[in-house]
Amino acid sequence: MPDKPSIDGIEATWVRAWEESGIYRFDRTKTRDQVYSIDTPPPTVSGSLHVGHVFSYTHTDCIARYKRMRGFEVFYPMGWDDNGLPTERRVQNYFGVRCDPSLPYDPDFTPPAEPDAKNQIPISRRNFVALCEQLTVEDEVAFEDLWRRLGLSIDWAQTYQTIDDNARSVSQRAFLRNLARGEAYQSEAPTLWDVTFRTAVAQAELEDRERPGAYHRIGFPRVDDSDNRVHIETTRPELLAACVALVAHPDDERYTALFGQQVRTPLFDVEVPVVAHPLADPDKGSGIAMICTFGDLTDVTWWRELQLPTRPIIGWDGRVIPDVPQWITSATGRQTYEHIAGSTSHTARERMVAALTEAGFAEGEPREITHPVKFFEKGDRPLEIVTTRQWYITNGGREEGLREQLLERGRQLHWHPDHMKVRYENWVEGLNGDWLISRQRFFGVPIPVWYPLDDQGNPRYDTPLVPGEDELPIDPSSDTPVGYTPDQRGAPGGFVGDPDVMDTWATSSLSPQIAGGWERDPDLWARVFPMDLRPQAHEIIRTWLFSSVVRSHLEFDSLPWTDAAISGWILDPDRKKMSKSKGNVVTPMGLLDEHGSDAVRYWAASGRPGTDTAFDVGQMKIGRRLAIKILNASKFVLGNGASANAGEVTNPLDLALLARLAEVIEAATEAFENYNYTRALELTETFFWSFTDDHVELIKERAYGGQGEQAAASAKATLAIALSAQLRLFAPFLPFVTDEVWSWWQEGSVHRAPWPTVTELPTGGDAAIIDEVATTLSAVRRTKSEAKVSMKAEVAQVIITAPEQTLIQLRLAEADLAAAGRIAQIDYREGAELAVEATLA
RNA sequence: GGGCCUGUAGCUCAGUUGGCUAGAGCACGUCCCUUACAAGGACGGGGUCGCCGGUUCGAGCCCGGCCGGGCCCA
Repeated sequence: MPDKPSIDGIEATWVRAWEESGIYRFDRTKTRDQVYSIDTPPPTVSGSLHVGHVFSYTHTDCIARYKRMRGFEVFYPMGWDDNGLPTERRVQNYFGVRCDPSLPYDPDFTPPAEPDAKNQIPISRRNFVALCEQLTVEDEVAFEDLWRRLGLSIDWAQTYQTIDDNARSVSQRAFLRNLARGEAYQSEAPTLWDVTFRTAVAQAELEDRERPGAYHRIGFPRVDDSDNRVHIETTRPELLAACVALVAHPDDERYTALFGQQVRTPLFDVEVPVVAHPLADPDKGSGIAMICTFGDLTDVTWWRELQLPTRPIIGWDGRVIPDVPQWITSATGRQTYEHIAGSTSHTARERMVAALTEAGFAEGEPREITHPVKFFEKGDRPLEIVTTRQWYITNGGREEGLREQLLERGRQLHWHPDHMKVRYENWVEGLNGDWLISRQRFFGVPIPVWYPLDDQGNPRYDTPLVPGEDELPIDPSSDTPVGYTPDQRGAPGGFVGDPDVMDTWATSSLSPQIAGGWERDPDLWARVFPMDLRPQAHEIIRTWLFSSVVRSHLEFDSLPWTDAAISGWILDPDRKKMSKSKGNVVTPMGLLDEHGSDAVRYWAASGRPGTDTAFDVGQMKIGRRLAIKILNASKFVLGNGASANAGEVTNPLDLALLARLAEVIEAATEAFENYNYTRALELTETFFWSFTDDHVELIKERAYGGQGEQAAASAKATLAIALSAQLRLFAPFLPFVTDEVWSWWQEGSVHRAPWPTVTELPTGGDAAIIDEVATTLSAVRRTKSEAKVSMKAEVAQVIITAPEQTLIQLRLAEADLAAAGRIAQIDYREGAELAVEATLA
C-alpha cells in the first residue's frame, strides 16, 4: 500500500497487468450454460471514435464485468467494421485516389505524397482495396489503444474485421445458403439509386429530407379533342418524356369520364392513357397525376399494378439519357428531347418548364411547396429510380408469413429498455419490399457467383455458377469457376464474375457467426451461440438488429441472442445529438487523460439504458472524486490492519451497517439483472458516501482501540468486510481504482472475484439504527456548524428525544456517538419524534 | 399524418407496485487545515414535480386533454 495513493497513471499499470495475466481471455473449456456471450458492435473504423462510443461501450463493459464476477465465462470479442462506403470515402480523401475498376492492377503503385482531393488519381480496384486495408489497419491500432485505456474487458484474441478472410467466408457462405434455399434471388426491377455513388440503395438506408419544390400545372391535350386539355400538377416536369399514363382516383367524378381515354404529352406528342387507381389522391394538386417511369415509389406501384410500359429517361449518372428514346417520334418531340438530353435533373427541369411555358402548356405560376424527398442517408443528392438487375434477400417485405415470423422473433427478444421493441415492430410492419443487398461498389464482400456467357457473350443470369463452400472466400473478378479456365473470362461460351459487392449490413448482420466461429470452429460455436447480449444504438434497430434477426432466423431458425440492450445518444449542452465534428473537438483520449478512465466511465454509467444523456464534464469530476475517495478510504481501512472475519463483528452498530450493506447488495444485484447498471451504481455510491461520512467517523476511535480490544476487532472486521464488498460492487464501473486497492490486500484480480452476496455477511443487525445514529450525528454537527466552531469542539451535553424503541437502539451506539461528536454526556428522553439538542462546552 | 420517449431545484438527473415534511450531485452561501482524504470535510438556503381536468381517503407516479423537447415510421 503506497503512502500517498493516487489515481493518476494507474491505467497504464492495470492495462498491462490485465494483458499479462490474461484475465479477460475466454476459457473455452466452459460450456454454453456457463458462458455469457456478447455480440459486440464493430465500430466503423473510418472516422474517429467519439464520446458517444465511449458512452455506450462502457455500458456493455459494465454488464460484462458484472457477469464475469457472477461466475460466467464472458465471451467478449471486438470487431472492426472496415467494410463499406465510409472506408472508401476516407481512402479517397486520405490518399487522393479514386477507384476505376476498368484499370489494370499496378503492382508498383504508391499513393501521392501530397494527396489532392480535387484531382483524385484513378487506380484499379485491387490497388484501391489494398489502400483500404492499409488505412484501416492504422485506424484499428488507434481504436484498440483507446478501448484498452478505457478499460474494456475485451478478449483481444477474438478480434475480427468485417472485411477479413473469415468475415468474407461467412458472408459468402450465408449468402450461398440463402441462394440454395431460395431466400436470395435476382430481380430486374426499379431500384432506388444514388447518382453520386452510382449504387443501389436499400429501404433501410433511406431518409426523407424536407426540400423546396414547386407544383407546375401542365395541360395534356386530349387525343379526341386537342383543344380540350387535362390539367395535372407535378413537381417533376423534367420527367414528362418518361410519362406513361395519367392517373386519378376511381371514385373521382371529375375524371371518371376520362378513364380509358387517351391524352397526348405536351411537346413530346406521346399518346398515354388515363387510368384509375386508388392511390391517386383527389386532394393533391388537381387530383390527377402523371405516372412516369420513375419519379417516385408510387410511380413504381402504379407501373407494376397497372402493367404500364417502361420509358426511363434518367441514366445511372443521374442525367437525362443522351439518345432520343424510340417512343418519341414527332419532330417537335425529338427536338425538345435533344434540348434536355445529357443534362442533370435540375437543368432538365428548368429547360422543360421554359419550353412548356413558351409553348403555352404550362399554366399559371409554379406553386412553391416544401415536401419530403428521399435521400440515401450518406448522400446529398435526391435519389432517382432506375431499373437494374439486383440481388435481394427475403425479409418479410413481400411475404406475410415471413413478416409475421420476424415480428414474433421481435417479441421473443428481451429488449432493454422494453419500449425499443416498438421501433422494431414499426419497421417490420412498414417494409415494402425485400432486402436489396447488391451494391455497385468496390471495397466490400463480393457476391460469390459467376454467370455463364452464351454464344453471343451475353450473361445468363438465370443460371449463376456458384463456388463450393470450401473455396470461400472468393473474388469472382479474379477467381475462376470450376469447369472453366481463366482465359474464358469474358469470352463467348465462357463466364463472367458478378461485379457487385454486398451491402455492408449483409456482412455485419452475421457478426455473431463471424465472431462465434460458425462453420469454422464448431467447438467454439457450440459454446457461444445463440448469444446472450446484443448491445447497440437505437438508430440501427432497423438495419443491424433487424438484419441480424433475419439472417439467424433463416439459417438457424432462432434468435441470434436473447437480450438486446439499446443505448441512447450523447447530447451536447444544447440538447442536440452530439455530432462527430463536436466529438472530435473533445477527443475521447483527451477526456481520459484529463479526468482518468474511471471518472469517464462513471459519467458513462450514469446514463441509463436507452436514455439520451448530456455530455457533462461535471459528472466526470464527480467520478474522479469518487475514485480518489475510494483510494483514501481504503488506505484508512487497511492501515488499521484488516481482517475480514465475520465472526469478530459483535457491535450492534457494526451489525447494523452490514445489514444495510446486505440490502444494497441485493438491490444492486437485482438492478444489474435487469440491465439497470445505473441503478446499481447509484445504490453502491450512496452507501459508500454514508459509509465514509458517517460510519467511518463513528467507529474511528473504537477502531483505534478506545473501547478495548474486542470492540476494536469488531470495528476493524466491519470496515474490512464492508470495503471488500464495496470494491466488488464498484468494480464493474471503476475497474482501475478497485483493482488497485484490491491488489493491496487480496490475491488475484477483483475482476475475477465473486460478486458479493448477503451470505458472506454476518446477520442479526438492524439497518434502521444506521439512519437514527446518522441523524443524531448530523444534528450535533449542525450545532457546531451554526456556532462556527471546529468539528472537534467539545460538546457538554446532548439530549436525545425519541420513541422508546429508538432510544434503545441509540443507546447501543452511545460510545461511538460520544466519541465521534466529542460529547461529554448524552441524556435520553421519551418523545414522539427523534429530536436532538446539543449544548457546546 | 401514425407511433414511442420525455418535461421534477440555476444545471445534470433519481424518485421502484400511488402512501408521511419530494431526494442526490454540481453550482451557490457559511464555517472547519480533523492523524484516510484540502483535487478535502461539515452545515445550510433553494422546487405550486410543464399546464388543465378526472379517478382515489391520498397523485410527481394512474386516466383524458393541451403546451414544449426529442426520436422512429409514413
